[in-house]
Amino acid sequence: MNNSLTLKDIAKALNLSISTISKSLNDSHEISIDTKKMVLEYAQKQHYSPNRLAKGLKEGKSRSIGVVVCSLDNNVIAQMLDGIDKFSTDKSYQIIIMQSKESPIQETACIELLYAGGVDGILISPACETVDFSYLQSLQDSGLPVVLFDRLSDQIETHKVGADNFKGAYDATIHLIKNGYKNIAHLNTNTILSIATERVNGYKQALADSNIPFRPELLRSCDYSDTQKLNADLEESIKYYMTLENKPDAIFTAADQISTKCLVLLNKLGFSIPGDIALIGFTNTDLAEAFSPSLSTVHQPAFEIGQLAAQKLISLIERKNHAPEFETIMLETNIKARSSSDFKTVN
Amino acid sequence: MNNSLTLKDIAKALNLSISTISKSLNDSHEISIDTKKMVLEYAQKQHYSPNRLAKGLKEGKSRSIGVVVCSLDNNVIAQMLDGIDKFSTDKSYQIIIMQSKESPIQETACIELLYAGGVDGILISPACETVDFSYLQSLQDSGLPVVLFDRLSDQIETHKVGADNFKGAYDATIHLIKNGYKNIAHLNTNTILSIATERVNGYKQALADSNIPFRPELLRSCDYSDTQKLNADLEESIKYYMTLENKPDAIFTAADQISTKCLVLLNKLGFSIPGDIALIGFTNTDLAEAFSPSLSTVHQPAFEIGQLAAQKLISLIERKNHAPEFETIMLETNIKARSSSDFKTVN
DNA sequence: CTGTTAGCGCTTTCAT
DNA sequence: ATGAAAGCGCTAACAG
Repeated sequence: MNNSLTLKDIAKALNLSISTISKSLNDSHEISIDTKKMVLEYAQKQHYSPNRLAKGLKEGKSRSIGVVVCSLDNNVIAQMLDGIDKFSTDKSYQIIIMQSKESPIQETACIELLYAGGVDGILISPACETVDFSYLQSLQDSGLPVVLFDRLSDQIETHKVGADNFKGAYDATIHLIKNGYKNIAHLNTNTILSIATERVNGYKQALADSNIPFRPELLRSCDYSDTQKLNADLEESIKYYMTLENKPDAIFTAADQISTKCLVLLNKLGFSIPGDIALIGFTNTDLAEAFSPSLSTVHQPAFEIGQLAAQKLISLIERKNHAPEFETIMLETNIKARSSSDFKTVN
Repeated sequence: MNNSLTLKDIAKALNLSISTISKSLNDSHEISIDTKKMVLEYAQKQHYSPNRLAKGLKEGKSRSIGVVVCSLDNNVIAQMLDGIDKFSTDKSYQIIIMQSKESPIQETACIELLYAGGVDGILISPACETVDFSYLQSLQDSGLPVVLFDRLSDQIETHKVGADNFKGAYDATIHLIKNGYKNIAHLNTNTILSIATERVNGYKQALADSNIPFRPELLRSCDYSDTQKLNADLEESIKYYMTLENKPDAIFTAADQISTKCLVLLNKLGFSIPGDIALIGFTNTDLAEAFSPSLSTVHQPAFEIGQLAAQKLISLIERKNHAPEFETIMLETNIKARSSSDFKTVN
């Protein structure tokens, strides 16, 4: 620790008691204006700042919140963290970020560490393979506020903030259909989290509403927990698609990594986009327009999701509402149509 | 705060004194094996975890380190944070990340907050316009370890860890020259930080070593503190370059945002890359290969920089070396040649 | 080997 | 209006 000046020091310097100093700095009514002024001035001049640990210990809270994400090195996540940071900082909460690296085990370790570290609440976007929320639930039951963001789950009851994945997937699929594509493949992740099923459902619904039969062989999922496996699964899937007798004319990808990697792979394998196959996918990178070809995307309001999640958590911590009625908030996504899904040219 | 079970609780339950419990849990030699075992077992069963705040208060340290960066939403930074996180977590330090958003004022606010929050040390990559390091220096003088990473400065004496920007720039320029380009423009940022001048110097040296005269009009800088301004400056610079009678046949860009935006802009303005003009730039995004055309880059060992910076800071905190001899470590960059700087075709 | 005690910096009764 | 004292959970010097 670094900090030097304490209440005691000020008290000594001003020939007052510690409690008088404390009360003055907290603007208590039982201190005379003159004394307050004097103390405040001295404190400012000496750059006094209260010891956070002592205050936290005394008050039983740390004014810090723990954030658990799969990875820092990820566009969408970074933008969400930005939002979380903005709101938390405004409310004078510090955020402590930890990474699960898509490992449920490491995720639990993060949560334990944060809990032991005395955070006032936890904000979490679970690893894609997390299935067991009982530990988190038990923490919540014992009084620790928890809010899910980005990747939601039905396995725990609390505030949840994410994108409207069903609608995003629906819109993306409809976009492809409107642009003349009828054989639409869908590449998703191998997670049980609702984020994946919602996107699949949006995709299916769009097909149904357009009277296009759903072809199970066009729906595939890739192992998202490991880059190696993801690359392998992706390549296998694309090759599989392109060797079908009735092969797809478009792919809708449901995850950041998959979308961008898919474009790279299609290029590498020599397929022309959108000539041989069109592409649209979830991802938030603003580099999508620099791609070859520029990539059509489903864009999530990531910053807003982060902000809102932080707001929900802090309201829970400060118990603005005494009987918390949990809500699930889903923010609208946004289709950014670019060249990779241009109108189908008849051939 | 959340945590419930305390030493007192355990002491009561086991009919021992608080200090016996404390010593047992700290594996003190002055406690009998039996007692230790009993205490440990009980503690584990009850999921005891020490109160971090109390411990920190008592020991005068928080086992947390503050990290100040310009932004979370940035490839290179995210990778560095990843490295910092890895090392810190391994050493049981928590990291508290704050963003300056390229504002020196906000940066100072972050530092103050971290200091007041009782971090054991600060890791900082300064905002590009930061010129005054006196506050940071005063904190360091008063005993708070500080380590600079990524963007270094001569204005403060401490450990510094970054990329070898001179060499990176030199290599990039030589790469262009070897591929047949002779009129090489250089786009940099408007910062005083050494990161910019080193890159300029590397560029100039490469020209000199290749007997190519340096043309001042080909060296320009853009305001990096604001996206609007950056875009404007960038567009102006490119247009300026392309209207010169003796216009450049290649551009070397010295910053992440500039490199990718430059590619987008050149495409938008209708210039062919590398036909009309070649391009190579600093950036770490692995999406560079998906660009149109794939972008040649100078890649920084960002993860390693983060790790090493964290290591240096923690060694300072734990005073492994009593008389700290400050060092500046510069890690090698890596040229990734792609299509945007392919061999010049004679025309 | 175990227990008592003081104190880290702060807030908060409860006196004065 | 000000101050004394207790206590948040923990460690460590000192007693026993």
